[in-house]
Parts: sequence; structure tokens; C-alpha cells
Amino acid sequence: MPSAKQIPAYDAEAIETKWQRIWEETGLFKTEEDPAKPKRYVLEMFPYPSGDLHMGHARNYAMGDAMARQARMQGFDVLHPMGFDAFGLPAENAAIKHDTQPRTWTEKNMATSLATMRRMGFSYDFDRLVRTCDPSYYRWEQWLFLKMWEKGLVTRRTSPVNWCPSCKTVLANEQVVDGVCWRCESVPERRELEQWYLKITDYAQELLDGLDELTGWPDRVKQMQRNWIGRSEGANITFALADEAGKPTEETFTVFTTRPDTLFGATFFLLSPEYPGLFDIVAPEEAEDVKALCELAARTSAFERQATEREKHGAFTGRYAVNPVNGRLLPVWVADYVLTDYGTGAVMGVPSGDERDFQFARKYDLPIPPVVVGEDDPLYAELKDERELKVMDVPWEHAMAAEGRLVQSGPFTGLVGGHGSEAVSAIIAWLSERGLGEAKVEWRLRDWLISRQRYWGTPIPAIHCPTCGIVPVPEEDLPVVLPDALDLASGETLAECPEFYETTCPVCGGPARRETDTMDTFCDSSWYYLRYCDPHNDEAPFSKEAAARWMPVDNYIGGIEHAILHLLYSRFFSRVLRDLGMVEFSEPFTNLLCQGMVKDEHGDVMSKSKGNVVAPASVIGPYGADTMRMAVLFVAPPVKDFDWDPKAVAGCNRFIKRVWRLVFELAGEGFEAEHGEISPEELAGADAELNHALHSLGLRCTRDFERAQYNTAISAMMELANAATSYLAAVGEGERNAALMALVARDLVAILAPICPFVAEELYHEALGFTTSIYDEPWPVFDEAQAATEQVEIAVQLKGKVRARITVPRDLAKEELEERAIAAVADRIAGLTIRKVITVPGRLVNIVAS
RNA sequence: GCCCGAGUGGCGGAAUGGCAGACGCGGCGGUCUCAAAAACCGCUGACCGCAAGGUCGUGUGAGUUCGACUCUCACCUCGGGCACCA
Repeated sequence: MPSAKQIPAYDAEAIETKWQRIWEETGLFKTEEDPAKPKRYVLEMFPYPSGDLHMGHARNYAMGDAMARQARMQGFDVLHPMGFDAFGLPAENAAIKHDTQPRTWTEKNMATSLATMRRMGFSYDFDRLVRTCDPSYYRWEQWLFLKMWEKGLVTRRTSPVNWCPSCKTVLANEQVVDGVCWRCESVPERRELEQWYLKITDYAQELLDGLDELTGWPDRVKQMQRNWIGRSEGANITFALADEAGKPTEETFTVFTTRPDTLFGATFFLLSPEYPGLFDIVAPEEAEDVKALCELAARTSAFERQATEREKHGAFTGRYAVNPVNGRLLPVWVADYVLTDYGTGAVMGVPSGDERDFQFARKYDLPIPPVVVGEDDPLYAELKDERELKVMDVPWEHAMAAEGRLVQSGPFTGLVGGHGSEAVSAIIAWLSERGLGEAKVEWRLRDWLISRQRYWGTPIPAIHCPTCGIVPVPEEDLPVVLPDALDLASGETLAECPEFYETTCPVCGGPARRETDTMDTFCDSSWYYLRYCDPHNDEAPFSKEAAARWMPVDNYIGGIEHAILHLLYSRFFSRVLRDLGMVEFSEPFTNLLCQGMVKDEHGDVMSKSKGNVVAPASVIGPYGADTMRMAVLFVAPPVKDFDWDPKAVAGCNRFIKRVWRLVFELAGEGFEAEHGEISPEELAGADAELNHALHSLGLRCTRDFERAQYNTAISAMMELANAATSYLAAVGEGERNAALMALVARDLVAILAPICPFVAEELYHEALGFTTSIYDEPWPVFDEAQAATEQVEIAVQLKGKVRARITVPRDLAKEELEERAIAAVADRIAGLTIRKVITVPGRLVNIVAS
């Protein structure tokens, strides 16, 4: 018999401190490395240690921890590691500001963040902590760089780059967001610099194709990567420069176009202001104009120059190109809207087929002959019959159809044009036969610029020798250690630190200079997930066996802001490592969950400058970590943004306190003392109802865990608590089924455990009387058969509208069910003929009568 | 301009083509209390009705279906990605 046992008060802080200590002492969350168990690799994106963790981290890690803890209970060998993305510019800037060292600042922040992680009860295996600023880590990054170099994936070249004047370093293409530096929002300058690149473009097609296999990734992210990679199919077409007499010379230009079908509509020819050898072809009398235009382009920022609304500027070169398809002479112009680093830097001007060319033609009064007429054009019908129109007969107002039939296009007139159309193939074939062009694919993706002119990063392992050129640092000399104690506050850089850069050439032994650029921090985060598999290896970045055991990551969780940068770079690194024979897979992350942002009460992004940041500590203090964890998971589905709501937090705290009392009440003298055989078929009334609730809600909750829908998993727990509360209210103390109550109590605690670990562990011990950890308890088994009730409510519909509800035995025969349903609505269908009866067993009967 | 998402009560949000609004917040009423807080119980989409009950209702309009928040088409609004990329 359950006794009137005194229920202790719920003291979150005491409980949480206690279990945090015990879990650490017993090493409960060390990775087991038990090959008999199936593996599960649960990973949250590691933080940049810029201070303490914020709400976004708390939400991210609460999800990962729920996943890892549940997987463990389900019998998986779980790898759930954590680390720090510890190199980066904010540390250096903070060090300059406070006259300290980046390492000191970073160490302090890592310690603070670690304390918060422990306080939150995240079940990380801290023995595997990885910090990218440790030589034991970046040594292997330098090693990987050397391997890539050997493979020909590292290049050093001079090209126009984005230089951030405030960060005093170059930026990767991906790091210029909306025309400004992703970090400090200053406008980058365009500079011609020699820099280090990784040839990610070698993998462009594969990175694009691989997206189709990633069924566990959100479509949104895959779409963003597709946009970023930007594959365009078209053709390269050769145009010859004309001589004085208008005859083709030996000098040619190649243009890339996605619309070769509009070739007959070309009326001018364009070169970019940076086109190599431009001034060799400019006619002397036009040189001044062209020069002015090039200077204007050089003065304009890259972002401004690429703004869609910007007015186009051009200058005539005084020369003509020959359209290979009809011999027409096209004036060659220089235009500032032509990009130098996409395609060939030369473009054919088709004003009727391209909005930009159209604007240009209107401004400089160039002809605009239509070549594609759309279906809705009045000319279209005429065209289908005649198949030919006189050149220049059609006014320019008919321009700008993306798809339609070709006009004024010689032998191709009448063909269907548009992207990937028959006209495109026909013209490419025609050009190919004559050696004037070929099909070509272009990419928006550029090679990854990885060198940074900053101190706090992984040194690039290269040496500049006056005799031998640029040579790699020999493997045995790794790591190239980043020196401590530069006087950053006075502006000292690696390039001014002879202790660092003075060295000898590994080839000739002569005096040489060490490379003083460091690597982009995104290199650090492109392979850290592999290091976790084998974090203490000092022979290799990781062993093949360890990678084979744990990779790929089964569940990767992090913010959408990494959709392009980090997630694309990591996919690239994985493929390189595969081609180096170090791993067997191509895709590093099987399932990806991008959690939404936590915003403030008014829907604004939390930021220090706005002063609207809610610190995790402000919730953990008054309510405890369990409440904090539940709140960030309950308020919204994982992928959605949510606005921080203190009321919702209080609601979660109320629920935890309710469960606390409820479990003590249900558990009686403890699980062992109370539990006994329960024969489901003998349960009746309230007992049967409670048992049904346990199994149906347990199933729902389990399924919601599996699809990472924590908000609905929690509501299933709440419903189970409600069912148990109703049971206690409805059944007198002497009538209660103690065994059933003990079972409900144990299972409720078990399903709560992944989300609220502290209170679950405490209840498991103190209310239910267990002595082992709840994380050694298997996930409860819920039974489909017991989830079903004997009586079911059936909706009776008339033509799809619910008109009555009847309660019948679950296994009632179809005929009888329909009979009863018809009887229930007899007065409504009196005088009508029943045309059809649709029955969905256990749910509804729909009667169609007229 | 191109490409993705998303529109459901006062709010956050639930619903394998089958009883819309689970669960929570808030609100209203009650129990307990000298009182308040806490806790607990009940009600809570809109409109009509004393009530039984009825009508309407998932951004708008059409369609498919016995039946549509769910599928199809068009449109509106919001959010996101790409963008002088030829």
C-alpha cells in the first residue's frame, strides 16, 4: 500500500550540483568504444569562445544532448564530443584592445563556456575535447595542407581579392556577405594580391551531385548550396577581331553564354575593364575614353559595381568583332558590368535577350533586333506559318522573351529557343562542326582563398627561398608553432617577427623566409569532427579505423548561418580525405538539423550591441538547468525561430515541479516494492485507461524523439502526466493499482531523462529507489496492442460533415458499425437514398445520401 | 529577376487525405486562505441561441475527392538564399 510518504521539496540547484558531480566522478559519459553495440555519432557545431555561451548555444546543445542521451538508452555506443573553434579574429582584436594575448583571452572564455556546459548537464565526453588553437590539433591541419599541396589542390596566385581594411586581411568570397565583411561589416577593398587558394572548384560537380544523396538534409540548405555552386550550362563561342576592311583577323575572343540560341541577336561585343591585353586592341583615337572608363571601374567598389540597379557605363574601342554565325560586324565596347572573373571576361551583347544588354543598348543607341518571340506575342501565330521574317522588321518592343520561337536567325528561324532548348543544341552543333564553339559549363563557385594576414590562426607551412622558390615545410618539421607573446597592441605582426620568419630552406639549406600568413579559421572547422574520433593520436590526424568506426556523423546540429560556408567546406575536405585514402565516405554528415534562432520577446535578434541578450545563467539561476533545457525545446519546433518568452519558461518549471510530486505519489515505496505482474487484458476501467495512455503516449513520444520533434515529445510527456493525475483524482486510494502506477512513474521518468537529466536521475533514485543510473536503464518498451482501447469513438459523417459520434467496441464488424452509424443519423437521412458508405475502421463512417 | 520555405484561436504551436485547434502560455470562474502567493479544479476559435443545438472557420480564389490545414493550379502576404554570373 502506498503510504503517506513525505514528498521532499524540489530543489533544482541541489539536485543539479549533486548529479553533475556524480556523473563526472563515475565517468558516465565517456565513450564506451564497445564494438558489439551499433554506433551513433551525435555532434553539435562547436562554439567560437567569444565569452560565455548564449541562448542559441543552449538550444543547439539541448537538442544534441537529448539525442545523445536517448540513443544511449536505446543501446547505442554513442560518440558525443565537444570542443572549441578557438582560432579567430575576435580573440586577436580583444587582445589588442586589452593589451593581452589572444591565447589568454581565449583560454578564459573556454573555461567559462565549459563551466556552463557542465552546469547545463550536457553529456559530453570531455576526454575528447578538441581545441583548434592547440599545436596538437593544428599540426595535423598543416599536415593536411601539405597533403593537399602534393595532390595539386593548393595554388598560390595573384588576383583581385577582397581586402577588409578593418580586419586587415583578405576575405574568402563566402565571407563577403551583402557586399560587406561578414565579421565587421566594413566594405572590402579590391586589391591585387598574391594569395593561397584551395582548389574547391575541382570538386564543384561532385559537391553539386552529392546534394541529391543527402536525404537527411533540409532542402533549404541543399538549395542554398546549389545556388552558391551555381552551375550554368552554355557554350563558349569564338569571335574574331575584324581588320580595317571588316575581314576576320587571326586575333580572337571567346565568350561564354547560356543562350547561344540568341546569337543572331548580337549587335555589339563587350570586354571587361580588366580584360588582359585590352589596350593592345583599342584604336588610338578611342584610348582616352576607354582609359577613363577603366579608371572609373577601378574606383568603384566591387559591391557597388555589382549592384543590379547601377547604371551601366561603356566605352567604344574603335574596333569590331565578327559574329561567326552571320558575319555581322559588332562594335567592341568595354563595359563595367562585365565581370572579369566569371566566364572569359568577354561577352556578346544581345540586347533583345538580356536585360543588361538591353539597358546598355538603349543608353548607347545600339540596335535591338528581336530574335525570340514568345507565345503570347501577336507575331507568334504568324511566325508558325511563315517561319521567316525580314531582318529588322520587328520593332524592339518585341524584345525580351525568355522562351519562344526564333526569328531573324537564318537557318534556325522557327526553332524553339530558351534555356536548354532545341535551338541551343542546334546552334552549338553548328558551331562545333566549324570549330567556332563548343558546349561549356561555368560555375559561380570560386577557389577558396585561405590565407589571412593575421596572427591568431594556423601558420601556413611554407617557406619562401630566394633560390628554390616556395617550398613546403617537411612533414617532420611540423608543427610550425605559432609564437607566443607578440606585441599585438603595438601592431606587431608575424611578418615583423624575425624569431618566427627567419629560417633556412629545407631544399638548399640557404637562408629563407617562413610564410607569415595563417589559414582561414574555416579550415580549422572543416575536419574537427574527424579529430574527435581519435583525439589523442600523435601519429596521424586520426586513424583510418577510428574514422571507419564513427564516421559519418549520424546527427549534426547547428545554425543555418553555416549552410554555405562551413557545411560546404567540410564536404570538400571529406572528399579530399577520401581521395587521399584516409576515409571511405564522401559525405561527412548524414542527417543535418538546422535549429532556428532564439530572438528576444519582440522578435529581434539578440545581440550585445542591442543589449537584449538573455543569458542562460539568468534562467538557470532561478529555475535550474532542467527547466532551461525543457524551455528551449518546448517553445517551438527545432527548426523554427522563436521569441524568448519568460512565461513559457515558468510553465516548464511548473511542469517539472508537477512531475516531481506526481512521481513520488505514484511510486509509493519504490519501484521494486510496488511493481509486479500486470496482465493488460485484466485491467479495467481507470486502470485500463491509464495503461492505454502510457503505451500510446509512450509510442508517440518515442516517435517524436526519433524525428527530433522535441516540442511534441514534451507535450506527450505532459499528456501522460495529465492522465496519471486524472487517475489519482478518479480512483480512491484503496482502489489503485500500485504496480501500474510504479510502471507509469518509471517510464515517465525514463522518457523525461533525455531532456531533463538531473530531475530524472534524482527521481529515479529517490522516488523509485533505483541505485544505478537511469542512463543504464533501457528505453521503455511501449506496446502497440496495449495502446489501443477497447471502446472507440467513431465520427459519423454525412457527406463529409460530422453529424454524430458513437462509441463502439474496437473490433466491431464493419456491417454492424455501419448499421449503428446509419441509426445514429436516421432522422437526418429520412426519405433520402444512401448512395455510398465509406468506413475507416476505428475512425469514422461517412454516409453519402441524397 | 531566378530559386526555396511559410501563412491555423489573444499568443507559441498540434494534426500518415479521415472528429481542426493536441500540449503549453494568457484570460475567465472556482477550491484552499484572515488575505495574498503557490497549488489544485472547471471553462476558454467566432457568431446565433435560455437551452438542446445550429452556422461559419486553417492567407485568397478555383479544382481533384465520399471527405482537403494536408494534394493540384492561379494569386496575395511574409521570411530566406542567389543575383550586372551573360
